[in-house]
Amino acid sequence: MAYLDRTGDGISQISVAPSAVDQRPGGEPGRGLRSRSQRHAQHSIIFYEGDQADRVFELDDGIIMLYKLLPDGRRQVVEILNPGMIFGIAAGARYDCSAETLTPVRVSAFDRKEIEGCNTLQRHVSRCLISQMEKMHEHAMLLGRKSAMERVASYLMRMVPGRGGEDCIGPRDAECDDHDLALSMTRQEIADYLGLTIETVSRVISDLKRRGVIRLDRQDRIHVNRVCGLCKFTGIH
Amino acid sequence: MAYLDRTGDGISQISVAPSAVDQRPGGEPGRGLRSRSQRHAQHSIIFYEGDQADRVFELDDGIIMLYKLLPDGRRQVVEILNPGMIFGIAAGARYDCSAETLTPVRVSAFDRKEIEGCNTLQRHVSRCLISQMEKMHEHAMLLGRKSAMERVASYLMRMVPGRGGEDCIGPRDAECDDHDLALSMTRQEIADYLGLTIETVSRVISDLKRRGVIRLDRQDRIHVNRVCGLCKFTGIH
DNA sequence: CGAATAATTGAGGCCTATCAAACCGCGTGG
DNA sequence: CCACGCGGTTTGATAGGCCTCAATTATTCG
Repeated sequence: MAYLDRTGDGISQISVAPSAVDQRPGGEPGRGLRSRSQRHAQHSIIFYEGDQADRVFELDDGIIMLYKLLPDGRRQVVEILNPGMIFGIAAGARYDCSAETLTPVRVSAFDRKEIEGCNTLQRHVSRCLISQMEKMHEHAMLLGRKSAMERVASYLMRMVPGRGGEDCIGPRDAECDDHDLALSMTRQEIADYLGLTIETVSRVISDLKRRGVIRLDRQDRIHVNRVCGLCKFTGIH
Repeated sequence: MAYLDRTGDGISQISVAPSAVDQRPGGEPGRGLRSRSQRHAQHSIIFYEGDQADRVFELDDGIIMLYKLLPDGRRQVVEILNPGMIFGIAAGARYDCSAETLTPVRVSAFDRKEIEGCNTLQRHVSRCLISQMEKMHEHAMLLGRKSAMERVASYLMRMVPGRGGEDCIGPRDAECDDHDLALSMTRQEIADYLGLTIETVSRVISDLKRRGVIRLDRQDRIHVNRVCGLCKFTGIH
């Protein structure tokens, strides 16, 4: 678990510089605000924990993870962000975590000062933060109280749209309750998100495979044979 | 760990009804908004997970914990709130966690709809959420990656003002680096906050006592003999 | 003072981490 | 075409940290 090399690989460093930057006066949520649209390659770092937090980002397309590091290299992925979410908002002068792309992404970068002066955007930020806060609560429950099996099952269920929540009404088709999903995270990243080791994540996935709940088409493509069967393992029921 | 009885004890039920309610037209953060000032006794529940989320609260005085339950009774305390913090803001129609007082408290209750229409308050909500989100990130790191000893040490350090953070400059007096703190949480509550069991929390505290890092004046009053010595155990250094 | 509640301590077991090795997919180049 | 190497994944053996269950001690409060 050596994630300490901030300058180790050239690839990340290159992709830190956004590949496409165009000033644009408008935009959907930041109407009337200048925002720079940026593109970043997969596995590139947008900012590091401790960097000067002078910009706020909105994820337009792709997936991003936020993570924190301990001095000895232990890593915790604190958030997985989907399009529409805001990130890079800091309470103090510096970012409290690093942001790394899991896929190629498009983001809109806003000037921090401008955001603070815009009511429209403030409201948007609030809405995002509230939703993200609830996800964090859910994740704290996962990290603090769930078993390895429950964590992995919860993680997979998160990627089945409209299922596993409060309002889940079960499979719409009693016979066919399957779903196909793309992970877009390595085992190590999943482990660091779920507070486990890579070996444990792998073992749990193998176990689910053995039980016939899932099938692996590729390492990063999982086919859930029975969504309800998977949901049974989340600890929610 | 049976926390499932929502109607079990009469005491909580009685104290759900605030003991003092006064309509007031003004207030500090909610200028121009009606807010009800409420008082709640220690160990009373302000709202339950799943309740209709039609009100937003600001903690004026005292300490409150937010927690979530799993169907089998497992509990995770997701936040500990100090005065000035906002709580009860939901993304959907219902609260995602329960709010229980750890001490006698004073809170201001706002109508949810009113908050959404007020820019001043929106900004205040944003600021609070950002700060709370950073705390959640820190807590996710604790829950996912820290040992029992590191969790308890981090928990205790959190209550030593101005120490243990990025900007900690060490003890101001080289000789005398002690601090006195009040827990205001039972061992069970601490355990549910740190993702541990009550026995483990107790054992770690005994261990710190044996090492001479802390001293227990009472069960809920801890005297830290050497703050820097305690900080060594947090995993941050 | 004694009952009730909370905290501590002990013994044992389980779940997950750790260490190590084998495996797999995939691009490279002989 | 296939050996080769590389990164990521899987599997195995073992150990250890924390949980569980149980008993004891301390604290609170009528």
